[in-house]
Amino acid sequence: MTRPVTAPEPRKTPVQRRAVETCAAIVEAAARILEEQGAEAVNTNLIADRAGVSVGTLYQYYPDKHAILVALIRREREVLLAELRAIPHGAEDALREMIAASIRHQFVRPRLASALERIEIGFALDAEAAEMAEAIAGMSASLLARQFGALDRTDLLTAVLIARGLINAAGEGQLPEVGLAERVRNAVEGYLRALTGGA
Amino acid sequence: MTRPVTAPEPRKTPVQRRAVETCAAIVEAAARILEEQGAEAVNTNLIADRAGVSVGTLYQYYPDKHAILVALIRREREVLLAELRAIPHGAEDALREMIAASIRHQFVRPRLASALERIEIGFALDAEAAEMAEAIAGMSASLLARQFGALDRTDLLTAVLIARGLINAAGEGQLPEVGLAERVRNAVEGYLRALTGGA
DNA sequence: GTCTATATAGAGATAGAC
DNA sequence: GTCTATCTCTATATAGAC
Repeated sequence: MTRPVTAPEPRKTPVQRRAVETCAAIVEAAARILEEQGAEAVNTNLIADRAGVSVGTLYQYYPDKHAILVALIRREREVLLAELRAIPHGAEDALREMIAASIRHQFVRPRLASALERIEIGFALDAEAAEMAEAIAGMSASLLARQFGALDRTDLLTAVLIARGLINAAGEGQLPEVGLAERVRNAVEGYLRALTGGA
Repeated sequence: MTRPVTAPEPRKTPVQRRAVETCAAIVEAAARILEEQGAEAVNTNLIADRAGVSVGTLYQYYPDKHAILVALIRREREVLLAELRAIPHGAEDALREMIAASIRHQFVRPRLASALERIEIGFALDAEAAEMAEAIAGMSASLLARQFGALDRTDLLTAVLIARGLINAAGEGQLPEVGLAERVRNAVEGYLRALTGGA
């Protein structure tokens, strides 16, 4: 199920500006293929082509396809994580802001977000990417905890899963984007209130 | 993204008992590979091998790999649909039974259920399979409607998505199976109550 | 440092023997 | 009706030229 762990880092850590751009172009090409044609269409030849480089060059920077996708996952997570970190931790309505940030992130490139979500499952992430996933979940949970008081770990996780599930479904067109934030909020608050016996 | 629509029916509709068994063996082999090695490992040579037939024979009954997976999806859906249909439509606590049936179904072969869920997305189903998906969603929604009164279509769908999402997450080991039914129930009821202004 | 060309391997699918 | 052998295609990854 899980693939052998290869070093997913760029082979050369690109220091020169030109090289950094090349790496970025490669990752972005992968992103575009993913959102335009789906996961099955992603292959190294096509990535190189769309990135405007040759396969040879691509393999100078990434040891294999997997590494490129991990880099992409990391790139996307970084954005969301930064947005979540920007939410004042003691904010009055942190939940609302958290939901808003997640929705915003999802809808910038909904097909990409959905595709990555699916890809990630059963995918060996490198240490750094895994850490970021952890950070995002932990951040969400701690924001929730602050607003709703001491809650069981699993209950917090459940709330996060509910939110993520609905936002993702919306990103895939299963739910309307209109009213989504309120819908998610209702779902999360509804669950947490049901827990604390809100008959 | 979506693949060209091929006829996913068995080439020969198998009438003889032996042929029916062969078809079943092929589909079951695909199921096992899926749960043991993941979607990427599924290929027709391996399926044939595990089914104890040759590729040639496999292609006698299915036009391509896609058709086998659709048959598998159909096989699994049929089971769930039958269970949902067995719930007395005016039952006192239809929601509880619906959740129980879904959880039971998920945990018979959790890895398989998860893998299929992921596969289905962006997968061209044949008419019959699509109908069954529709039937399952419709059935769930109508059971909910009966218990919670007239609700917006989208709200019903949201409730179904919440339930499915949590059950799936549990199937993937993200949530404990213990207490899952109550957790799902809380989530669904919490959302629906939040809607109707449960402060 | 980037390209072209290609070796290698694996998967899908078929032909033709039995 | 089933098998073996194989054709073809596509993808990964590398070698070697420039």
